[in-house]
Amino acid sequence: MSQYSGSAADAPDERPGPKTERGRRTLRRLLDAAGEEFGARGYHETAISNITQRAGVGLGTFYVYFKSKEEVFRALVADMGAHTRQALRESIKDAPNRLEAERLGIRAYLEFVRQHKSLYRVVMEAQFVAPEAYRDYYRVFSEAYRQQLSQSTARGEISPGDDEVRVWALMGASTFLGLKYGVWEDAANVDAVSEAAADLMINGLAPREKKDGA
Amino acid sequence: MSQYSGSAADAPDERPGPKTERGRRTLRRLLDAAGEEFGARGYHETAISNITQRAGVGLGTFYVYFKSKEEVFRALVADMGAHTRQALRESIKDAPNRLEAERLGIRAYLEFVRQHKSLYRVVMEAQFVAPEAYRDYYRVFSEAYRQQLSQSTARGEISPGDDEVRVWALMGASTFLGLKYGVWEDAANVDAVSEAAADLMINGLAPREKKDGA
Amino acid sequence: MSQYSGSAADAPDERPGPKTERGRRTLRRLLDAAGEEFGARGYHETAISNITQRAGVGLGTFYVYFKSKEEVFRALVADMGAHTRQALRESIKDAPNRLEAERLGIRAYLEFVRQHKSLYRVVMEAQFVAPEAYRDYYRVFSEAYRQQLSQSTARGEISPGDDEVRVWALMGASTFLGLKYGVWEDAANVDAVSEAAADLMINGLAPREKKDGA
Amino acid sequence: MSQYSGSAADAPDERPGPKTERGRRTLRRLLDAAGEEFGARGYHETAISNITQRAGVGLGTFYVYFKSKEEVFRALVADMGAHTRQALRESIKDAPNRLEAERLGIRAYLEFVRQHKSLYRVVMEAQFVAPEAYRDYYRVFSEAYRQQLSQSTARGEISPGDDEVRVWALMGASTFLGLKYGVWEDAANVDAVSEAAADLMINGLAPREKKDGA
DNA sequence: AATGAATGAGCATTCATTCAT
DNA sequence: AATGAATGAATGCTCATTCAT
Repeated sequence: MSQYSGSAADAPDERPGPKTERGRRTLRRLLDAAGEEFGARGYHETAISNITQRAGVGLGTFYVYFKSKEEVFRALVADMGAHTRQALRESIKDAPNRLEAERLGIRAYLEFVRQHKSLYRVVMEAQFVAPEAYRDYYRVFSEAYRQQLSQSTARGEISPGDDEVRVWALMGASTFLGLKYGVWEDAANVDAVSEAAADLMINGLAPREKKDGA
Repeated sequence: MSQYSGSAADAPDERPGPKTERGRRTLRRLLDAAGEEFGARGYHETAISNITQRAGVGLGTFYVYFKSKEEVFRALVADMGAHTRQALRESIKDAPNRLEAERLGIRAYLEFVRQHKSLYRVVMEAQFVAPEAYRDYYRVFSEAYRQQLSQSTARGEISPGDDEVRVWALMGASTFLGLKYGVWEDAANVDAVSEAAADLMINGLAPREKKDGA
Repeated sequence: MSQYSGSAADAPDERPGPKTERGRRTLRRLLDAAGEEFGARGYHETAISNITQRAGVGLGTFYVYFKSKEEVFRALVADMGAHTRQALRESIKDAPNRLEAERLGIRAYLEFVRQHKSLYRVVMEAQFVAPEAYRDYYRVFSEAYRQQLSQSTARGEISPGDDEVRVWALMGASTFLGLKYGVWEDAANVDAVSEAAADLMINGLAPREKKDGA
Repeated sequence: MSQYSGSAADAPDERPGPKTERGRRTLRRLLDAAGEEFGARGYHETAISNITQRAGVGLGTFYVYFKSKEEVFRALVADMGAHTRQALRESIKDAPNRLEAERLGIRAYLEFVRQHKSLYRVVMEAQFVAPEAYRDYYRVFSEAYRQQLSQSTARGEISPGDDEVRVWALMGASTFLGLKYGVWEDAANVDAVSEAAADLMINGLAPREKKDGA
């Protein structure tokens, strides 16, 4: 569940990491506890002692694994980024074309947000707590996204356009939908929402000619 | 520049408000200073004394006008909401149709954000400092937006779709573009960006038939 | 209701006092409001603005009549002293002898406390807010009391003893009974309580010979 | 010197208490310092920093041991209550009868007050700072006292009467004597004072028949 | 590796008092 | 006489971080 646990990390990890199994377990518990506390109460309302208590370890133990409060926070954001990308990559890997990939992507994204509400909140708060981490999150994301868009454009799968702008617009749309239907409302109808969203992203608002179908 | 100054307020104001001209001036200075400080340093990094010093008044004076730190913050968010809506309303009032309105709207929005970077930051941080204020901001916004969309749909100006979802997707897109091109980058090319964005929103990603023009 | 209004003042009043009728009314309202607020919330929990609001005057007006918060407080205590003495003097003026005077006195005292709960609290708090005022209150009181006791002793109406000590013991007893049965419990049975108290003060705890009556 | 140190506590203590010896020492120092500061300057004039400085610990340390300023205060009052009761219990444990117990009790009380001036002030101020603690102090006290009186009455050692009223009258007398001769004047003649007081309590003011001695 | 006692910088908030009008 | 805007000193309390054990 964390880059420290090694599963889905993209970025290199400077810290040597715990040597013993006990240490690894403590680290994981701290990370999980931090995610839950930050997600539930927000960064500033969360005290280190909240985290250590939830993790069931002594206060001082926190500083054995992290240099500061901000550090766990950043670790969490980076971790979340890696997982999000991973989830999206998987979701679209069988898509026959870009438009279909968009459809699958937005759907997978909403699903993912719903399943990681807490951490999602953490990512959004990063904007104010660790701005670089936030920008990194979206920068890495947007770069991959953009590349896909460019390739698709080249292939003629999508209309030409300013991919940088489009990527950010699309990320914004997904983010807000994730916020509203994933975090705030926990909508049961993820399918309908993602369908409507995909339709907008793919076809736009403009009225369509009725002659030859959608 | 504030609902206290009466210009663009939508919501009624409970506070009786200063009776003297001097009082009104002090209030305005505090509000402006608060907006600048919160915008520049963020809510938690801003001390009340930062605000009062910038406003050039004594520390205690702050509490003559506001009950708490959060209260100014909320006032600022509400104020920003009123102004944003006002600006958008004006920007599209001469639009011949909805698609054109979208084009004008996104453009005006980016422009507005660029001119109110500080307060824009405040709005975004509201998500974590005063969540209700944040939700209110977008709720009020989305309701008006949705109504317009529905009317346009009825008139056949835009394709039918789930307007609630579309509204949030569009707000998200604008918000992110505002963040990237208004706050982070301060792009000189607002025109190009809004053109590209409007194109996406209007026509979507799908490739278009070349025969009869875009 | 106050020495400022001239009724029962023992001590000379340095302040010239308001010249106009309007001024006298304002002063009285402030004094009454102060007594009620101090009595109800205690000195430290009472803000000058509480007093002026209750009095229905502007904040600044307070300082037209009093030099400081402590000053009103002291005025209230002195006032209460004068009234208490006055009430007790009246209550025993027809007593045929000292023992009867004690009986009447304790009864009148309890009655008085019940009717001036608020101001009674003020007197007790004076111990910590204006110690000299408190000591004065009891000093003046004890001097008069002691004199009466001495005269009675000389007349053989009461047994000889250390009058200073007896006076303070008796004042303490009355004070506690006033606190418990006047302030805390607002007993309906003032009669029974004062009878029992008087009995203790007059006859003591020692068992009495049954042969010739009480 | 404190319920925390376990010596004379009547009431159970919710706080887990320090685990280490160092912790116990720090707690004791804080409690002692608080007693001295509150006693000398009064609750409202005492800042937490006064206490920690006197205790020789950092400001934050205070909050490791107490949740608030009021909490130490209450702990002090409860502590004082336990000690007072303890002292009185001891003082009368060899009394042959109630009247003698009263004599010994008032004497021990004055002595005790003289030796704990500071804490005695704290108790009295509790009336305004922590009213429940104050009432508890006297409630617990009065219950034990009353029981003794009732038993003595049953045994015919004292005259019958309303014990509730008598208990409060006697506590009041002692309290005032403690205030005057223990706190204010620090009388050297504790013996004479307590003798005179005991005489009043036992025999009352009424003149006595000369025939068979006092 | 784990801990919890200790610390002090930092900050929001209160409120008595002043004073120009 | 009356007012209310302005002030800033004062203080309780929080919490990230350190460190001896």
